[in-house]
Amino acid sequence: MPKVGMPEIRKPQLINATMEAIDSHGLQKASVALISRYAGVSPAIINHYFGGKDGLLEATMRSVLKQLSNGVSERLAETDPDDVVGRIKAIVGGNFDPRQLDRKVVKTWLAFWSQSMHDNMLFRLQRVNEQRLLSHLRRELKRVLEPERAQFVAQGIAALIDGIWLRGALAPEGINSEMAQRIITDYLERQLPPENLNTEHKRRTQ
Amino acid sequence: MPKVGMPEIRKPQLINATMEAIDSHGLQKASVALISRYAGVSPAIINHYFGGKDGLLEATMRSVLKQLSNGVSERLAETDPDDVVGRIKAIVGGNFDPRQLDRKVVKTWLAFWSQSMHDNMLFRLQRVNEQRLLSHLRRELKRVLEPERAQFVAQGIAALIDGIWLRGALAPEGINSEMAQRIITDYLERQLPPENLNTEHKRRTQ
Amino acid sequence: MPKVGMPEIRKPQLINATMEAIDSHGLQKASVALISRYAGVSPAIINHYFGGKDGLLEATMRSVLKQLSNGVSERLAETDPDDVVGRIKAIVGGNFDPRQLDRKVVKTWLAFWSQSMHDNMLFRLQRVNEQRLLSHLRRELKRVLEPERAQFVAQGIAALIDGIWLRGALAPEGINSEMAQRIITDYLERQLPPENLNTEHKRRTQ
Amino acid sequence: MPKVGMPEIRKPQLINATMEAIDSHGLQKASVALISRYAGVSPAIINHYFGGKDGLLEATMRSVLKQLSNGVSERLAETDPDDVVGRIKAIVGGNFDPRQLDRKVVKTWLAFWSQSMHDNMLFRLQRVNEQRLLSHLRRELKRVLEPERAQFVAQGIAALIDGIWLRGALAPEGINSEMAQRIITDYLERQLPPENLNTEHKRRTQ
DNA sequence: GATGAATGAGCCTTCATTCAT
DNA sequence: AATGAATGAAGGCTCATTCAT
Repeated sequence: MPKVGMPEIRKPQLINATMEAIDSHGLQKASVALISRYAGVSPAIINHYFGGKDGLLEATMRSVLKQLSNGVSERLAETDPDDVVGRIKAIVGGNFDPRQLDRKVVKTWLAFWSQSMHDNMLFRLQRVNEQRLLSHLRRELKRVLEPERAQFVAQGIAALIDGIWLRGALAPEGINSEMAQRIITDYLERQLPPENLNTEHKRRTQ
Repeated sequence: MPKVGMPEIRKPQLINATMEAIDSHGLQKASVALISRYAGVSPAIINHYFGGKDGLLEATMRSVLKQLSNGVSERLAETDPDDVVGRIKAIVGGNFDPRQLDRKVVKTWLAFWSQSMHDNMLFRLQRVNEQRLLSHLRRELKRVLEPERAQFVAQGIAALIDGIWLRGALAPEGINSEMAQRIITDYLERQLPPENLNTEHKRRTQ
Repeated sequence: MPKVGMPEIRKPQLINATMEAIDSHGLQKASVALISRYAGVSPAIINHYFGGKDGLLEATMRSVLKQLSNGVSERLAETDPDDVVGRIKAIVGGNFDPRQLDRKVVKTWLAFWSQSMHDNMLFRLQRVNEQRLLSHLRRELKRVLEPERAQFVAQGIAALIDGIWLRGALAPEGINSEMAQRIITDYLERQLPPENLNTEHKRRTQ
Repeated sequence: MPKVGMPEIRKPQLINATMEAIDSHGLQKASVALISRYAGVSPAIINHYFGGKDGLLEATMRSVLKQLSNGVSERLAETDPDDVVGRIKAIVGGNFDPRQLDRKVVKTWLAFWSQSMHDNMLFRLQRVNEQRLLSHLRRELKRVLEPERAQFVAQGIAALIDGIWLRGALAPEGINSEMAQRIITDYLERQLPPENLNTEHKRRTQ
């Protein structure tokens, strides 16, 4: 283990402060002054560690997206490679892992999505994640559906995931993780051939 | 006597300029200077007609949401009150009317959605429209499904609509209206009892 | 009598609106928009009748100062030319005529005094009135005091008048006219030779 | 470590620049741009040190009033507690200390007085000082006059002080400190019982 | 490593004024 | 005579960033 320097302390601290600032004031008002106040440090330090505000925002977005995709990867790793339904549920579950649904993250995610329409760097990050979700879904679905149909259903699931996130970002009560997964699981089960639904998941709506 | 009837000319002109500015530069950079440049008028005129930037943004959001809900209302008015499937398709179709899917509107819609998390006025407008969509869907679905199930399916459809809009806002190719409606129709048909699917809409979704 | 045109109606109307605006918002915030709102007319009309804001302010100041000096002139005209004490009291009384002490006028007077330090036109108007007060006082006092002493006492009385006005402009209860005159009369009586105090004014403090 | 001790340099520097700007252009035209130009710094720095223009104006007014009341306090401290006449002269003298009568301060004082009619913060500051002057005078006068009479004379002296300041603000030659004190001392001596006028101050007023 | 000082650019708004009607 | 439309200039303020310490 190398000695941990300040960067390893300051960077997560500032990224977290950024999400808190976005959560409570919105991306537009999340000035370096505000963020640094949340972090309890001087504004100048943001330039020191991230080269500027853009660098901090990019790092924050990477962090949010990474956290999300990690949730998926971890669950996929724990799932039988041949259990198609299980793997799709893992993907969905990863996106609705309660640990990642706190308001701070959801709001930051939407703020960046909106922002990424006009910022190339953010756009690329967003695109990669979005496409990865689609490709993960498609890969699994292709094992039980025709390619065209797999693409179709993957789009449906991706839209459901993002739509529920989107609506949850606005709703005062946030995202209802359990309901989200029930909606998507229900969708999935109605799309798959009956022979793929025989294993442990028989409680359609719990 | 002064020039008369200018408000009816200037207001839509400025609202349109706002959407263009948001489309090409994003809400954050849509300053009154930029917007007025798009409209070909002086910045001060925004105050004259809207009392300030906030007034213009609110009017723009109202315009976007109104346009969307009008698309639904118009189609509902043309649909047989007893044709449940037809009415739901009308609701969905209204949300994906090609006239309303040009990039400008979609980007503005998302920008405002994101913004509304921290602006009470925008939040209220957003909430009203969002709830109206849900309530329209639920009302129709209740005629063929149990109440609880109707609510469940309504949430699914609403999430699909918003999710597709959201993903379309980011996608360079925009929203594919036909595909959007196919996905949602397909979802709907798999949720409804078979006896409600007998009319003219047979297997539009292949 | 000539036919009375609009100018004779509009000008006093706007001057009065100016004083109301200054009274309730201060000279700094008394924009043409605010003043015209008080007058119930369009802002453009100020240019029409006064050639601009400066013209209106100048006319307003003239009006205030004229009103004050008229109060003095009227009372002097009604006073025995040989009653020195009576004439000085007339001068003082003119400055504290209750009709001229309403908040609106007092505030406007002070606002203009302050402003006149940096506006040549206002400065000249102010100076003329101020010197006229001094010269009126001096003329009367010279009849009973040595010239140097007369000048000295005139300065004292003028300072008392302006000082009481000044303090009254700030005091929520405004100027106490009766108290003001008592203070100045008292001052005067202690300055004059005893043989001039024999007439009707024996109630020193009432 | 950043540069240290700048506030102690910048704050008086900016307050002084404010008075210079008011002196030469008037309060209305004393914009932050103008003030900062006088101070030789950037306009933004006013926010840095005073939180905004209002903060700077308030600090400037505090400075002016403090300076005035300090002049009184210092002189009172040097005066025999039992020498009533001496103490009142100290109060008057403090208000006409030549160091505090330069045009800059006098104009600023009047500008703020006028402004305080419509600014609560300034109003409160003004009121405190004004009442303190009155209360200082009353306290001393009560030792040689009946309470009612003391209040009466205190008002007279306060009016003389403020009236002379007011007239001096407009006069090109400024305030004549010596004449001011002569006028007020003369007033005082004519108000006090003869037995209080026996000490060292005999006929200073000619 | 970290900070407060300092700034130039830009933003929203207000304002006095001009003009066509 | 009177108005609303329209504007250029200016004002106060925020902000991301640089810099000396």
